[in-house]
Amino acid sequence: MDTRGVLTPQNEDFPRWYQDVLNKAELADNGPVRGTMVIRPYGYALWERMQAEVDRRIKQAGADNAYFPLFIPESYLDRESDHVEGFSPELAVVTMGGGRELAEPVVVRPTSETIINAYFSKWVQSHRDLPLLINQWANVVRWEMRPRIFLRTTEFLWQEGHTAHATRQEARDYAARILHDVYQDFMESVLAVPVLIGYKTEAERFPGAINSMCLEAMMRDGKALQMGTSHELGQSFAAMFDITYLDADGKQAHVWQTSWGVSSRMVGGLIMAHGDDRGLVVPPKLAPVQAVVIAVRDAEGVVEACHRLSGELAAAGIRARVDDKTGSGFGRRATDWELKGVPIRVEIGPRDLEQHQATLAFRTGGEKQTVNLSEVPEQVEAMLGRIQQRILSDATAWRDSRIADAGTQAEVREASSTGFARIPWARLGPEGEAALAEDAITVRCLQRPDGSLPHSSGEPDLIAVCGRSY
RNA sequence: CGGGCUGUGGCGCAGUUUGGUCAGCGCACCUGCUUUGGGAGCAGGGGGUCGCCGGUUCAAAUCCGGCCAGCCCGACCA
Repeated sequence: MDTRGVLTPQNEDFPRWYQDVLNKAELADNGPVRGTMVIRPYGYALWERMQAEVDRRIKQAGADNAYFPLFIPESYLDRESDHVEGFSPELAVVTMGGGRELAEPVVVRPTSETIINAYFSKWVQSHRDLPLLINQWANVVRWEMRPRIFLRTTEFLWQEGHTAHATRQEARDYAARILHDVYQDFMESVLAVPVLIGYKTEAERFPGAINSMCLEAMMRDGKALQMGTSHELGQSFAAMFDITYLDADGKQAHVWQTSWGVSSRMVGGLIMAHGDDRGLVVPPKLAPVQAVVIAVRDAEGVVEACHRLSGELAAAGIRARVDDKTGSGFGRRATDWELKGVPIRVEIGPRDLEQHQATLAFRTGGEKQTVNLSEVPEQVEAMLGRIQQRILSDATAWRDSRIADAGTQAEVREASSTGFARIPWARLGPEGEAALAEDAITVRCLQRPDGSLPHSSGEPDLIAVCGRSY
């Protein structure tokens, strides 16, 4: 009656474990069209929490939400050559509408640079209109060859920010600000996923960008997952879509732009960064349910006590929920909540009630402990804070133990079998990068030796962080 | 699109070599009773034109032909 066998162990078959978690924690199903997914209520609740936290930070960074159409004229994509080259193979194109062939096919957006910039050109006239800071939450479609739920699906959910600035410096600074203040802060303080930040190499750059910054996380199998990107687009879209303004000296100038996004892929990252053989581990700050109050058995007063306590937890600002489905055995329900990664279970049975106490059980670390009923809210609150910290520090220590310094390509290959390798970019170079690519090892990012974000990807003495990726 | 593999109740599979005795197992689901402090037990029950089309045969999940779909590895990717 232990929980072995509920999930395929990670070290036995990691992809299978991932699939098991998706099913058993009721996160998502495959959709009927290849590469699509049905996000189930609990999986969607995780996404909604991510959205709320990211959205708040985006607004603090000064960007406003707007919404642009799903359909884009095919000709828009053609305007930027790198961009069209990058996305053409994975476009979904609509040629019929209303039962008739369309005069011009429309594409389902794979990203919205083109249509948003078409409108930026109308909205930007003067330097007083700058900076223009727009974000949208949307679904996008990229016809992927090998889909995987949350990590790479044909349709996915994301936010995409698009901005226009007067100078290159201002655009670069804003892209970096989003990277740090929105994405890195969210991932580390809410998701408790430590990220490596840096620039993409030219080979890995976003189609149409002059520079791509990124955040890379390590999954429990040692592989990398790109959690988010922030791009400097330069002036190419401004030129193609004629986004010009009159500067203070009365001269026409093109704007400098950025775009940046994080997606429902982060749900997959969350699963694979923290999950263990008992299921998902959700850090308290993200958790849709931070504490579940479980009625152990339907004995006198137990269910009532659970609802009362849940109300007190909610009043203390804790996202709490009651499990009074005593028709199912206790073990079954405890395991189900564990699979869903709920940080704290507050168990109340007749024995507890007799003693005016509850039993606290923790998803990660620590023994069960009994707490006087009146002290449960403050205890839970304090523990949630500690759990949040420990999940991040554990993940960081674990990741760092799997990053090795390398001096040769052979050493990079060696280290990439279990984690990441760090090698001076000057030593590896684009030729070494291409050679590693044949073994599915890529440069995840270029960063300064101390791990900080360089001012550009051309800075000397950069370190290339290499690994296998999703 | 290249290479390998697989299609049998919701999920995972056995059965195909040697055609008949084959519509079967585990989990899940439904009903009842007993249970409930770490995935409960017993009893009963519902659900599948065996991917599709055609052929061979007295007889096809099983043999033959064609088609379709999916999975894994590669190129692509938030």
